[in-house]
Order: sequence, then structure tokens, then C-alpha cells
Amino acid sequence: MPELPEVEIICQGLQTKILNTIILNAERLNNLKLRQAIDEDIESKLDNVKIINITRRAKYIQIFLSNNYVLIIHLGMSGKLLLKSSDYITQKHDHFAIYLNNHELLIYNDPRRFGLITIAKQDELAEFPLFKHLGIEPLSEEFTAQYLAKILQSKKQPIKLTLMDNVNIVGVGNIYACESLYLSKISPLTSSNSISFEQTQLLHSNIIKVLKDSINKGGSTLKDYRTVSGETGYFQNNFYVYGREKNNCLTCSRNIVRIVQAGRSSFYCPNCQK
DNA sequence: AACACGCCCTGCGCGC
DNA sequence: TGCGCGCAGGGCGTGT
Repeated sequence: MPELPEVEIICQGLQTKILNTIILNAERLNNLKLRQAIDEDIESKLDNVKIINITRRAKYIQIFLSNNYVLIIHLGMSGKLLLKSSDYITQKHDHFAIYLNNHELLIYNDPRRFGLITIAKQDELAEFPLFKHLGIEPLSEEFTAQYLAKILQSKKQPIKLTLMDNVNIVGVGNIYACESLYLSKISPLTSSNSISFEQTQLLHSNIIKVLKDSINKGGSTLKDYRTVSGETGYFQNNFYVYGREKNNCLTCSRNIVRIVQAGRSSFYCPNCQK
């Protein structure tokens, strides 16, 4: 599934392609439940409204509408948002269609159905239950080494779990947590509160670097991720550790190891990362 | 409070 | 060829 860079690219694509278009209407294509059921009355709020802005919060896409609502989309592990021409024939796992006045339609497709589609009033966004607990954006000015140090010092759980917990920092998923720890020479097993301030500064800059590098390469495509135009990303070719179990560490040539933390794979070099 | 674990789903690649 | 298993960019609810 998309992490922060992939969602960012999708938002940028939507900005380019559908900003200022008008949603003629929208419809659910089945009655399957996503992470949560699609709101009963969502179609009535997507009837002849203009798209006035598109932004990202954590891994959520926010499509602001002229009727003071905001359409909120999360892609879960396997979700895709694809722009199609008006003769498009609906495919398996297409769950939602938005018809636009530029003769295109925006299709939400999600095989695993871990994503969600919902709608909220713009002035209630800050209090929206899905967003209320979210931490700070790693690409914002709020994310400083001091902030990261404060978070790390307050936890003794393994650092990788702290990086991936959206209460602390949003948008850093499994790939970018592994990659930023590798670049910082920190083991994913290290207790959060045993990281020195020097290491924290390094980690802070590497989190930002990895996310920005990935955005510049169009994100990472493992399987499902596509831009709104259906293109893959390229950052997967630049992974140091993610998915490279038993391959050589690009620094010391020893084997990259895969372990499981909180039910998720962590990849790291036990020699380089302490 | 903090953490471990399991579940929500489908599809794919692997070993037998 | 076919079946079962494990695994996948996330996030949440439950139990200890």
C-alpha cells in the first residue's frame, strides 16, 4: 500500500488532472464493506459540486468540495485511485466511481478493502474521529529533531514501532521506517529511549531525506501502487534493505536480515545497524 | 499506560 | 497441476 510519498504523488496527480472540475455525480459500485462502510448518504453530497482543493493528511487524501464538504479517501494496503475515460468498463474490486464534467471518471479500486471512503464537513475536519489522534507531518516545519527526541525519550518500545505509530509521526510506513533506520545505522530493535541526540538528529534528517527522495522518484511500486494515470513509481529500485532479505548489504556486503516486529517484517543489516 | 497479538481481506508466489 | 501456507505500502480493537 502507499505510504506518505505514494499518497503525496497521487494528490499531486489529482491536483493536475481534476482540480476545478465538477463532480456530476458519484456512485458505489457494490455493497462490500471497506475498512468501514461507505456513508449511506455520500452520493447526495457528491451531486454537482466543484473540486476546489486536494490535499494530504497522513495517508488520507482530502478532496475539498464547493459545498463545504471534504471527501476523504484512504487506500489501505491495496487501494488505487485511477482516472479513466468515460467508456471505462468497471472491473473487479472497483468500489466507487466519481463522474466528472471533463468526461473522465475517478475510480476507487481496492482488492483487499483495507481502505476507506468517507465525507466530512470542512469546518469539522480537525475534530474528525479519523484525524483527531494523528501526530505531526514529517515534511512539515513542526517535525524537528527536538520533537523527535522528545517522542523517543518517552518510549522504550523498539524504535521502529515508534516511527510507525501515527500518534507520533504520520505517514512513515514499513518501507520508509526500515530505510531511514538503515541510513541512520540504527537497529529497528533499539529501544526508542536509548537513542542519543546525535543519532536522533541523523534519523530526523534521514526520515525527511527518504520521504523526499521517494517523492522525487514517483514513489515505490511493489505491486498495487499506481499514480492516477496508472504509472508505477521507481523508488523501489533504490531500497537499501526493504525486501532485500539474504541479499548483500550495500555498505558491508553481509546479508540483510528479516525479522518480525509487531507482526510486520523489518529488514536491516545487523552489522551496520546497532 | 504500554505493549503484544490478531483481525479485517484478496491475490500471489512458493514448496511439496 | 493443484493445494496449502505465508506474505503483502495499514490500522484498529482487544486482552494482559
